[in-house]
Amino acid sequence: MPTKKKPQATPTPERRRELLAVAAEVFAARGYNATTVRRIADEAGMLAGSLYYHFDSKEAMVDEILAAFVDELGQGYDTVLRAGLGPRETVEALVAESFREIDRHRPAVAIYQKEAQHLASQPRFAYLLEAQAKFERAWLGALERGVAEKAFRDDLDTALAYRFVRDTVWAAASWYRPGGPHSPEQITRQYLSMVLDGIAVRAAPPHERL
Amino acid sequence: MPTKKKPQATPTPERRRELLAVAAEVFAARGYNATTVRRIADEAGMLAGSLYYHFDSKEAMVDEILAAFVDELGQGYDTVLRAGLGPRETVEALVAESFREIDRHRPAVAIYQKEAQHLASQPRFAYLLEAQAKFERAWLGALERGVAEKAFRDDLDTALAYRFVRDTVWAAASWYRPGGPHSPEQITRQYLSMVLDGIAVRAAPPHERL
Amino acid sequence: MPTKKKPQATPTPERRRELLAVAAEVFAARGYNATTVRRIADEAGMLAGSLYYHFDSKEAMVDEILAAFVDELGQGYDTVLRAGLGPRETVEALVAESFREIDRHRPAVAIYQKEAQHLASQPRFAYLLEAQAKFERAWLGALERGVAEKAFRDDLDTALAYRFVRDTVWAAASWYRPGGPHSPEQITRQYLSMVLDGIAVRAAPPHERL
Amino acid sequence: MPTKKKPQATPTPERRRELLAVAAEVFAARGYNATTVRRIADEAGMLAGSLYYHFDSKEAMVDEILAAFVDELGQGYDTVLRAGLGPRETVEALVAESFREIDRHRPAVAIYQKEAQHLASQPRFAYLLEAQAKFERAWLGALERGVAEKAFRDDLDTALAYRFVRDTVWAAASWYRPGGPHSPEQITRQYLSMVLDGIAVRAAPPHERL
DNA sequence: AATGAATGAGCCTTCATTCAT
DNA sequence: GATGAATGAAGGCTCATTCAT
Repeated sequence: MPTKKKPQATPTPERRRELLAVAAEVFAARGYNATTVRRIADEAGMLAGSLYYHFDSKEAMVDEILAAFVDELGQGYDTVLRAGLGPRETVEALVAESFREIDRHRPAVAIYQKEAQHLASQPRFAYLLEAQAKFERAWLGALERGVAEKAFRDDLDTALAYRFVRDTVWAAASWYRPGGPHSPEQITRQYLSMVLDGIAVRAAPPHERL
Repeated sequence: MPTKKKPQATPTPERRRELLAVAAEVFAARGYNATTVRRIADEAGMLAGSLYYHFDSKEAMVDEILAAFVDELGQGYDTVLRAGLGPRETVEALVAESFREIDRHRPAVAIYQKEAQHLASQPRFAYLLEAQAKFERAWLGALERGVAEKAFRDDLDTALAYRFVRDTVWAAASWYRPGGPHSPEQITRQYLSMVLDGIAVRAAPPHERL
Repeated sequence: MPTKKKPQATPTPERRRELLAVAAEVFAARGYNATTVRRIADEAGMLAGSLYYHFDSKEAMVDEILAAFVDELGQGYDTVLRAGLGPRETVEALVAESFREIDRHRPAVAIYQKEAQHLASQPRFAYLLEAQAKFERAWLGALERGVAEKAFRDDLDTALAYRFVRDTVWAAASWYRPGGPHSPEQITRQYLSMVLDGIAVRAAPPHERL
Repeated sequence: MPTKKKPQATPTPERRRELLAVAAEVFAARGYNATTVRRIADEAGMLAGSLYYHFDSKEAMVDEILAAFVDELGQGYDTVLRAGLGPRETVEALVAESFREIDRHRPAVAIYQKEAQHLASQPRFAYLLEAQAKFERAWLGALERGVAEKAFRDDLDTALAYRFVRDTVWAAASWYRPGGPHSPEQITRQYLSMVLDGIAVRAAPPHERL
């Protein structure tokens, strides 16, 4: 066990991460606007002004939180899309990836869901719009391909279906508690069995699938 | 001091309703906290202070908006539940009622969805908690009865299903535009065909139903 | 004596002017940066926040103060230049006009002299640069014409002379007190007799002039 | 505890002088109040806190800068006054000494001119008042003696003349650039030819003098 | 000598609210 | 019913300063 780290003196990037975690939790719980910088500082055991040694502004904090989430999710989706799966499997993978993200970065997801819309109007958060478009393409593409390839019902309104799926998935960030009664995998399975078996063209009774 | 009966174009309760409509629209668009009393007044063509002739406080405004919505929805659900329908038909009717409510009182619904949680912690808004509990009983009851009566799959996690349904339905208030491409009935039909045919025990291919 | 004015209720533009006068006095005495909004409010008998009913920001206050001064001085100089005077008389008139301005708007002039330079770097105060350039043209033009027309010595470094004159004139705003021992006219006379009789080509002993 | 005599590239008093030079430059450019300790540190290539190893406070820095200037100038003036010159030559020598000081310690002079007034109200800077009084005595003495001895015009308002001279001379610190188009000697000559030939009693045309 | 991190006071500004008219 | 003006409590942020390492 090499003792390279001086005890007590937490290195800079480490501290930032800790503080961001605290901030994310508070933002998620009370909303961005309703969260005071003082509250974050309290929770972190310091004074409000001290936060400004680490971050430029309150805005910079959400920015960093959201950017990290959006990046990671974008990469997750990319990996799914590059896997060359069929439409049904793609949807399954996207759902699984999403719930996994919620499991690991719940506060960030909750913030994203609540605040993205009105933050996106500021130039600084323009990347949120790009991300939203990208996510939409991922889902919509899978749904439309599914219809074309007869994996999904041909009377499916894909635009509407996309919205329903998106809303349900992200809303889960509001009630999901890591270590609670449902694991991400369980949620994924239940969710897919609900949604997919309503979407999928099928011949046999649905509970023989999956 | 002259006649009291000056013929006024807008008698008091009328004006209140107008102002509340304006306020609801602004609250829905920008969020309760982010909405300034001045903004509402601007939109209504008056000065901020003048609003206090009509309402006790900003809080009183959301209160009135939310209470009206919650009352109306509660009555709608009651009507559905008293109709003595089967579980599947009950779910259908609850969904239809919900989307109808969104169609008629979109801003109120949007406010409810975004703000209910954190407002509910204040005593003044305790009725929101009761309402939430009531709505949950309505949905959960229908779902559980459906499982018991074999209308819905027996491996259904009703608690999870309830959350998914609730979230999707209310989230629609964020993107639904009255007079837009989808009528409430269309949305209801599509939504039910998605969700129900995934929930319902069925023997025949799903597109022969509904 | 017509009683159109309701007693007590000072009309809006009046109040602005009063408050600006107070602000100008404080800015001049302590410097723009060192002046707190609270101090201005104190001096005006109100709370800091109340100032924002009348003005957008502290910056907006100096802006209004400086813009008014710069406009008025610009017009004064224009009037002088349009009068078609000889170079010596032009210089005399510019000096007289400047000291008159100091007499009437001493705080504004003092602020201009102390703060113009660093405020001018902000886009909002770009007009200060234009004004400076305009004033320079007025003085430099008169000096150069004076040299060309042999009213001023031909070994005069006009660029240097301009700076000396400008600095002395405006610096007077720092020590001049209206109602003090020197009237603006006295100051003008003394100043001109000092500066001009050093600049002017002359044959007879200088104390026979002016 | 090892040897005290580590050969250091920059011994303490040297480093202080360097840092003070940096500080003076920044104070002169942006004003004392507007200058942050961090800015000085940046310019010096260190962190804000590190400055406190060398100096007690930001105030201590200006103090040291101003005290040095005031001392040096005081000595310069003393030397001039002890030389036993006539009033005109004394004025010439004071001007020359002043511009020389500006050439060598421009930032300090600029700070003195801009900040002395409001700093002087603090006990710590009381010596600035003494210095001002001393400088005034030097100039005023020379001017009055000149009037008495008929070297200067008898209608001269010496109090006013003193202010004009003082203001112009120090204001030069704002625009003078060492190594620029004008040498201190040139400026001195031009300035004296402007001012003196307006002040001096003379019989012959002024451009035959000096 | 210098760094990293934090403090605490104070600043500009916003905003819900009040109230005399 | 509405206006104009003001209040007072925060809120985000800056900055000189401190101190252990």
